Amino acid sequence: MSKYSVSLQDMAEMFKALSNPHRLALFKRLMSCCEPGTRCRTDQEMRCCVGDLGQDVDIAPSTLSHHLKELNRAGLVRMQRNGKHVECWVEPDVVNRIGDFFNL
Amino acid sequence: MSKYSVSLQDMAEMFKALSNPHRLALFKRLMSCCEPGTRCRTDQEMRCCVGDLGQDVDIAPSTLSHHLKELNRAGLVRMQRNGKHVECWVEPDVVNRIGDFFNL
DNA sequence: TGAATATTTCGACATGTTTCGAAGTATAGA
DNA sequence: TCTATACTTCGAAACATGTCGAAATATTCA
Repeated sequence: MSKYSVSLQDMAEMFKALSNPHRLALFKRLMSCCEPGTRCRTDQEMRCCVGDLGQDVDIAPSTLSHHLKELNRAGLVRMQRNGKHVECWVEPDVVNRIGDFFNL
Repeated sequence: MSKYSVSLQDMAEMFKALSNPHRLALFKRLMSCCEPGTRCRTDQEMRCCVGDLGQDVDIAPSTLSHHLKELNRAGLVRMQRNGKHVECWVEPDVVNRIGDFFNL
């Protein structure tokens, strides 16, 4: 029945990543950079570079980098270098996995 | 559109509470002590006392108490003394609020 | 190759978390 | 009122996290 099976440990890691207000804001921003209802596509134009994300949160670049790394390690955010920039995005499946945990 | 509006700070508090594997296990147990699909009712028999919850996690009673307090402070778990026992339960709205955050 | 831009790594410090045992509080029942 | 049960509070130790600035790396373009 469970399409997305994630261990309790992995879920705890995800929630830890989302437990910091700065990281949660970053994740929310990445989650909502798409059409409402459709959820984030992985298309090029739907991605967001690290610098852009830094505009919204008032933290040092090194701290921003650290937080994105944590979101990435938890499996919540994917990252890929494109030239001078590093693009970040949220895979729709990640949100589904969380929904699955709550039986939503 | 948003039935359950919670601040980013409050959401971060909830995720912090769920970021610890022991607390996540406790929450999951309380979330699933009901019919699948229907989600937890607040009826007496659907509640669970602190001692019962301690059977599943291998931690000292004082640690268990601390974790339940954290879940309660985050607004995830409700607690009420009933005689010698303290009953714990998850309000269905709490799960809806989290689902709302993820647009689920 | 050298400069400019974008991002990461490192080291350090302050603060927060997890955990326990011991002692304290609350309740029910003999 | 005394005792047993159920749970909480307190204090302390070990460990983890958030934050920054400085230095390092990666990439593009002149």
